[in-house]
Amino acid sequence: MDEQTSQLSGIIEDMMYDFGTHNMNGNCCENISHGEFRALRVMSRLDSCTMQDIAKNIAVTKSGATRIVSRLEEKKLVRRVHDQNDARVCCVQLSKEGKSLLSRITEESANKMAAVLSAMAPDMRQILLIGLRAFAETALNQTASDDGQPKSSKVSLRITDKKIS
Amino acid sequence: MDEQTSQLSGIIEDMMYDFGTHNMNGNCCENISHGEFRALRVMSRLDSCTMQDIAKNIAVTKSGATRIVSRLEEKKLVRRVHDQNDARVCCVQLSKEGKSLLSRITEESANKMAAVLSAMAPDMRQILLIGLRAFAETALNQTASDDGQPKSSKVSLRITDKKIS
DNA sequence: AATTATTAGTTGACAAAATCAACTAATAAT
DNA sequence: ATTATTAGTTGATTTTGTCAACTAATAATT
Repeated sequence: MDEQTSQLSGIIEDMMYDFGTHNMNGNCCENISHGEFRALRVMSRLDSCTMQDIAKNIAVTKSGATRIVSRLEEKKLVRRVHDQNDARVCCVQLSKEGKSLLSRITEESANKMAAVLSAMAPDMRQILLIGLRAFAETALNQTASDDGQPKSSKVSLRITDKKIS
Repeated sequence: MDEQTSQLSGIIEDMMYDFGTHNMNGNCCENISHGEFRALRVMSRLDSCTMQDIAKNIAVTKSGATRIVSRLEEKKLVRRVHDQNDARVCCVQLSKEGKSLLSRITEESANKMAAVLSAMAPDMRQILLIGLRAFAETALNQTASDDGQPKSSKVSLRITDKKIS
């Protein structure tokens, strides 16, 4: 890895730490647990989201996912919808309340980021935009050519209660 | 927020989701819990890290932090060191094993990112680097001018067991 | 200097969240 | 048709985190 690349990695990593929701500087209140929050975030990024998707993405067992979704459903933040094609699978969708809760929670870091961006010189912002678009596009091509994997995760891991291979 | 800025926000958010460790596509195994992982990450980013730092940054109570650190210490991943100046405070440091565990866990997404970067044209990478440096610098100035706040979090929140004001 | 208040961290008792193993129901394979 | 697999759920249990009360150290007040 050359110097340029490693500098870039470093900056990006810092940026993720400072603006990401991961470490949540105190957010995540409003009556949801950390696991529930992570599950909501997964749903907001997947067009269609099954129990297993949640389990995989937040690294809990599928029974864990069931329980998280049950709690979120009780709080009216999501709803279970049965899949048309396969009656076993259960699509979980954010409700209106769920969406607005999520945006309330992520609001602060989104604002912080917007503030930084608008403090930059427009030309520099344009440069950043060009660079990031190129990055995003390269990333997209790369995962696409990584053999038709669904979208992520070639990693085998404990998703299921009964270890998946 | 103008169009340019909102596009940038969108791209950055996607990037954080795809390359961040937050949602950990199945990582976080090797015998540590998700909370423990988050605590390790905080330590790796703070030069000096107290119990309260951990509590604040991962949004748990300070007793929660105590317990997480105790578990990590039993696993030999961190050690408690008493502060020289103030005997009450307890600095927590990553051990060698802790560092290597953490890098094992974050390895995959770091590699993924490095792969994308090296697949980009060098010129474009340079453009990205310039843009990101400008972004990082602006962010730094902004938080610096935000009044001499320690580094983050003006937000009041439940850090302590006995609600902090 | 002595007393009082505050702060950092810990602990016991308990609550919340996640796991494991066993289960149901639906689909796929033989 | 029968058997195997898959998606999700549930009961019993373990793990993780909270709350309130505590100790010990520092800071503030008189």
